[in-house]
Amino acid sequence: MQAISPDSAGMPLYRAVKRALLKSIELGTVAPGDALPSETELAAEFGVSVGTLRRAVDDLVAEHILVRRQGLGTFVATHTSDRFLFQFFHVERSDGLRQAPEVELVSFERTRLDEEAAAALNLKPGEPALQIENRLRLQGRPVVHDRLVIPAALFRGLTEKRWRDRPSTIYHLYQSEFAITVVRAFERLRAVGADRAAARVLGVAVGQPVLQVRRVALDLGGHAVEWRVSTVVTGQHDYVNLLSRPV
Amino acid sequence: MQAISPDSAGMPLYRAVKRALLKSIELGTVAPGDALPSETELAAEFGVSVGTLRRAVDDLVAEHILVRRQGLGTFVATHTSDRFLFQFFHVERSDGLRQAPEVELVSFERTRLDEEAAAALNLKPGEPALQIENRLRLQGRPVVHDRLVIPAALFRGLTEKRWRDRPSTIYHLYQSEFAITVVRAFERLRAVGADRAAARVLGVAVGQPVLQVRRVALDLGGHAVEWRVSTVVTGQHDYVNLLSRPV
DNA sequence: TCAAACAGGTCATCTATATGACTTGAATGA
DNA sequence: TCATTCAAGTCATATAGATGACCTGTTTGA
Repeated sequence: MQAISPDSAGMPLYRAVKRALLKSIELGTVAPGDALPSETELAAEFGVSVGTLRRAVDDLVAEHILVRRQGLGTFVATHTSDRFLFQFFHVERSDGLRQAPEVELVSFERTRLDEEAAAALNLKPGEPALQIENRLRLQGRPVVHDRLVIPAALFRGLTEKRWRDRPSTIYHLYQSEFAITVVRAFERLRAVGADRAAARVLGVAVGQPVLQVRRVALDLGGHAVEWRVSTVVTGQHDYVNLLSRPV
Repeated sequence: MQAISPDSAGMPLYRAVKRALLKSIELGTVAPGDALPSETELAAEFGVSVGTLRRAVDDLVAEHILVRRQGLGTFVATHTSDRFLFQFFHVERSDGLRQAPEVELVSFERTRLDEEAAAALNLKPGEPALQIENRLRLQGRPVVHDRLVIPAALFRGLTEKRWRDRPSTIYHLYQSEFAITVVRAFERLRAVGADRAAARVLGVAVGQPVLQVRRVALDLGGHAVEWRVSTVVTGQHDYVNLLSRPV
């Protein structure tokens, strides 16, 4: 476990502990799925009281980075559960039916970052990247077209086969195979007319109003690791959003 | 202050305390802007320790229902600050510039609930309601058209003049004049072609892709108090959304 | 063999207390 | 008069410890 960093002067102790925990997860000292040492042990390790440790852990649990299981322990969260899926997937049928999408790979190719993707990822245009297109079906109907751009440097050894053969979600693949845990994302939504590519993949007319979602996904350290442009057909489906803090 | 309700068996103490606090706010025992009694006093009043009281208050602060000011006290939140505005207003310029909109009233009329609004508000179609249309400008440019529907029963005595003369935001008016505090909202977004009304108000062509946001706003008790359909021109602006728990 | 009881470890909640930081308003002194 | 100091009240953070709920693996006993 990472020791409390010395440059935490003036910072509340629990924040320093939180940062140390985060660092340990980032560095892989504790891997996703692993249990942390017990609260008592951890508190002793950091030299703080259990209450202070809990305060730090509480924060990380609220951020979905740790998961508590009473009687069992505290674990580093994995991107397997539905809970995580729906943290990053906001499309559901207009009547409120929420289901996991069926994902089909449309294309997988090595490319270089264009201006837009580079800006989003804080990299230089022209850097090697992977561009992946997916079609997502809901209730059998094609609803979403995703175009993902990820820097090749972060995903060394990723092949189309490994991509196809992932057992779970995309973000779970990032996490389990490349030690990249997506914990946050920033989205900008706009209505546009369907372009030719999206229209073809989604089976709608060119120019038909569709929802365009541009997302930057961030890892534990706050680094941008994925740029994604989603096109959503909102005839029978909506993008849903809850405005509030969780209760 | 509301006493802890007796039907809180099995519930953690801090949740019961939280409910009691919420009830007090709902009933107006403490009004928005008011300071709560000090933590020590409150704890004594509820017969719990300060730690437990703090746990309850922490939750309500996270939900933006209470606001702490160190050295001053804990206050019932009001809908005045920018913080609240941007909890419920997600449109900003594409380059990231975030500003408060200038609001112009387009129409204010008494009407009756149609099917859709009635369903959203959990009321019967035909109930008396107010329908209000606003145009919102950002950087001088008309960007959003809002159509609000609110049940007349909840807003007795609301006139066009009182509406126009509000000093602050709409939700602040609800709160200060009608004791209705909006704390949550649920939105469904889709891309549509601009209809005639929106096109006229926003100065775009009929059929141009625009973002439609349908919102149900909920008060402290979780009752739907407003139905709103917003039309957003996303040429130079985006609807922004952060996917994560707060840090 | 197998189900039930048990023990030990974990998190969940709660209490009690202490110290520090921040804000306000009153007292002080030039 | 006016700026400064100071004290009191508030939340913010931290500690130490207690009890209960929950999960798991082991032991027990029929």
